[in-house]
Amino acid sequence: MSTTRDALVQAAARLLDEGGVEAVTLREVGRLAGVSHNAPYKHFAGKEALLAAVAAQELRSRLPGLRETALRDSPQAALRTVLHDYIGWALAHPARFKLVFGPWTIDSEELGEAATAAQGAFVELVAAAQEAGALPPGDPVRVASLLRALAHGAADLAVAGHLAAEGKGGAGPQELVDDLLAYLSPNA
Amino acid sequence: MSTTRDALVQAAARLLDEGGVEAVTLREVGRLAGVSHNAPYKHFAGKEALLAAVAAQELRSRLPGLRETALRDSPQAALRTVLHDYIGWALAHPARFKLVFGPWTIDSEELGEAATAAQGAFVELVAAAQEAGALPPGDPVRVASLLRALAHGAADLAVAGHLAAEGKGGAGPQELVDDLLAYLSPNA
DNA sequence: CCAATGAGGTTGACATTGTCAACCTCGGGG
DNA sequence: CCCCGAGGTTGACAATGTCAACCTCATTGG
Repeated sequence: MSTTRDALVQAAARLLDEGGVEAVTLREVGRLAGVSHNAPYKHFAGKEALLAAVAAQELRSRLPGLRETALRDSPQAALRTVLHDYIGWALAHPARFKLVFGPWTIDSEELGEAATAAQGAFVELVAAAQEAGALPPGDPVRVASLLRALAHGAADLAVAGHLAAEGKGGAGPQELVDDLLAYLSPNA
Repeated sequence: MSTTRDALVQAAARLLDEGGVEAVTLREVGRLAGVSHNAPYKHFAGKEALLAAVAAQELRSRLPGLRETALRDSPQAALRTVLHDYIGWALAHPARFKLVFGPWTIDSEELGEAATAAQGAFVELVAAAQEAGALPPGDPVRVASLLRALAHGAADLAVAGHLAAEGKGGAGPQELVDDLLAYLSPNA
């Protein structure tokens, strides 16, 4: 039912990609969706609710890829791929990335659920990698938080342009992930 | 000279603290500064330039504390304190934190310089900690990036509410920093 | 000495935007 | 069969970013 709602979300996502979050205007969303301004209010409480729906959809859309990657390779290879994909996602779609972690004064049911699902899948992958001896032991939630925080921070700094400022270089976000995995590997 | 400019920046910072970036409106800034709307245009190219000035000031204001901490203690203790302070700053002033790493379509001279200065001081501290044997050897810029990325990611996730979602817990942002420092410590 | 000139400020106007209210419509259930 | 609510529309309003035109001195070059 109500394909209009989906059309609105899609239109908002498109505007988001093209011009950043500031380009997402309720009226333009309406125009793109072929309805008129104020139609969005029949499906969302306001602008922020629409953006939350976009963020939730984005997060949900990434979950299958995560699950699939986790099954395809060995746990340690999968872990590395997942973290690299996270950064690749942020670099390829900075606006979506920023939006997902944006300033929500509202907390959307939808968004929370999507985030929890992704988090859970990642923790399982980390636990598997621990099992395989590719990561140190300990509470998998905590180790997962560490890895995720690094990937997230590297991605955010890179998107914001605060990483590669040094002239010499070699410290791209993906390399930082590899560095951490190397430091954590109980082989040395 | 031109104390008006400073008054504008200060007013903007206050509005930022009180109501987030969306509460910073050029007209209200003018009102708070005791001038009328459009006065800001005599000092800044536009809203974004004003926000960039606020961000630059915020970044600059944190530099002395960083330098002082770096001298007060042993390198490893100083390093830990600096990273904890970074997270404490983000949690205490989320709006300022978000602003500094916000979506700058303009790049402000001011902001870039402040960021470079802070980065440089931190790299020196990391190098000192390496010298003291508290961190593994290697390009200090790269190791510094790793530490900074983790602290930044932990702080950003915490601010966005994507960290403590797990019911059990124990994985606060500051603990993640301690975890990483422990993993990196060449003692085990 | 004095005119001009530009920095800093003001008022007025304008388009855009988020949001509210009132109205329309029509398809399905009492 | 009637009604009523979901989904849609138009119209209005205040707030906001920005532009343009005007004002006002202090400074400074002639």
